[in-house]
Amino acid sequence: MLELFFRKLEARDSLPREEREVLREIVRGPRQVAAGAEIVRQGSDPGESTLLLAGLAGRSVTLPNGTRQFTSLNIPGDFVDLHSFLLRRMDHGIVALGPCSIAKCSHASLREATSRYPHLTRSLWLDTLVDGAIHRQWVVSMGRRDTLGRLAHLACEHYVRLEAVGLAAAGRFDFPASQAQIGDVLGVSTVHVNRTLQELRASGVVTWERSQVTIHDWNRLAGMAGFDPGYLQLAPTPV
Amino acid sequence: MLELFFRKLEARDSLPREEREVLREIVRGPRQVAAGAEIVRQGSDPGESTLLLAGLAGRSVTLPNGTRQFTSLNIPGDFVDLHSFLLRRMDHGIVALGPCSIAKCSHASLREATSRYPHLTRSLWLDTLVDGAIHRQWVVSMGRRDTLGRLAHLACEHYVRLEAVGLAAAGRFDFPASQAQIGDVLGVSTVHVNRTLQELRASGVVTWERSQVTIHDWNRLAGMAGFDPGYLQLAPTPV
DNA sequence: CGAGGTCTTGAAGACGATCAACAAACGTGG
DNA sequence: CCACGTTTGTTGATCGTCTTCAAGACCTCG
Repeated sequence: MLELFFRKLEARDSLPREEREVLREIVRGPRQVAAGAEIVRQGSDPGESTLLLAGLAGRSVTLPNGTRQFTSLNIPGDFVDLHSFLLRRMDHGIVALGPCSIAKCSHASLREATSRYPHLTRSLWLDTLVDGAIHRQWVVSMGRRDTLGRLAHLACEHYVRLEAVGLAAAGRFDFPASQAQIGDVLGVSTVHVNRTLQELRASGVVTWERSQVTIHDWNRLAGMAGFDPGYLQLAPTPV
Repeated sequence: MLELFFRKLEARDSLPREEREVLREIVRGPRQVAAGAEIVRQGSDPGESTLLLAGLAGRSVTLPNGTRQFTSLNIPGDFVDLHSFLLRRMDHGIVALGPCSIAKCSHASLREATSRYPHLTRSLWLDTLVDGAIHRQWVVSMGRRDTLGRLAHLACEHYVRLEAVGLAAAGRFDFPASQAQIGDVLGVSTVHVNRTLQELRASGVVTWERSQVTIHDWNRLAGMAGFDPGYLQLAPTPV
């Protein structure tokens, strides 16, 4: 159940058998969640953290005026709200973009584990820091890239993350999000997503049909995006 | 030297004398930095983390095309690159917006401290999580608020953070950033910052002259921004 | 007193929003 | 398996926000 999560952590630093066992013991699941469901409610104080096992989810903020903005996407192997362990109140919701499979882990058990295993604590901390690095890249995208650049950057980031847990290869990956949802990711209207998607397809750099994305020319795509994968921290960085 | 940092942490959870002493022992400084200087270089692997004691600094990303985007601002009492302790390579630079005073703390000493003091570790972890929460709010701003809303949100956020460490009161605070720098914060051109600032002034909600900002009508400003301070986690949340 | 940065203003144009309508795909029940 | 309603994708036209370029005014500090 935790294989993808372990795989991601191990891309950065070895994960001793003992720490792995601790994690296995405190995680409960799996459980299925329907498409569109709110996995964790905005404003709640969940008392447990959720691990995404399968599917695509997003951190969603709904503004007073009704518009929505995703502040990041979660892929299988992500601890979607590990931060709620210390932050308590969710300043955003976690929404399942398609059908998802999840597992849970109580904050009490995390507290116990982090009190006894300093290295595990740092590994989990690092994982939340990478979330922060991803957020920073999104701020850069929203502030200084046009919609085509944002879309290209999103594709690059998503591909690299999926590949790291073995869910993408040969430039192909699944991206089960509607154009309306992509609009809430990029901070633009649905209509504009549609037009930008057409522009991206017309460039010949990618094929993007339904939820199937195929990258034909990685270098050009990364160039359009100004993408540099370093921030994803998928190379060894012992903590 | 660490008073402001302690004050911020204590707004969330008590900080035992022992943990406080540990921090005092491992922090070296202060040191002065000139306006405009890069406190931590983008792409570097610093080997130590920096605490901002006085002044205003920002996390800055420079894109291949030469444009710049700040992904957040740091105020006195902030550990500006605590994340570099685990992240190692800086995916962004830290730039002094005005003259600053800083102190440093080696990663080796942080590793030692986090191995021995689990509660301190969680306090530091929480502090980096709040950084993440701030980043999420910035993504929301960039994606779904117009420039006037972003500016209002920035003012609200900045005021609440400064007030928490005793550097702002009665709606007044110092914001020593040029309009060009504000543009790099909000992701808009300098010209547009100028016009939006005039619009904000004309609304009568704030006075904003040079670096002196005075908020006359908090409720209207917060309304324009859609500001909800919960994400700053300045209420007690024991870790 | 002069020089460089910062602020301000105007005009033209690009990018993206909004509104409206229709087409295509999907899921559900008959 | 088809009929139907719903969601998703596509297109056109118009409008508003923000960018860019250019120039002039204002500071501030040597």
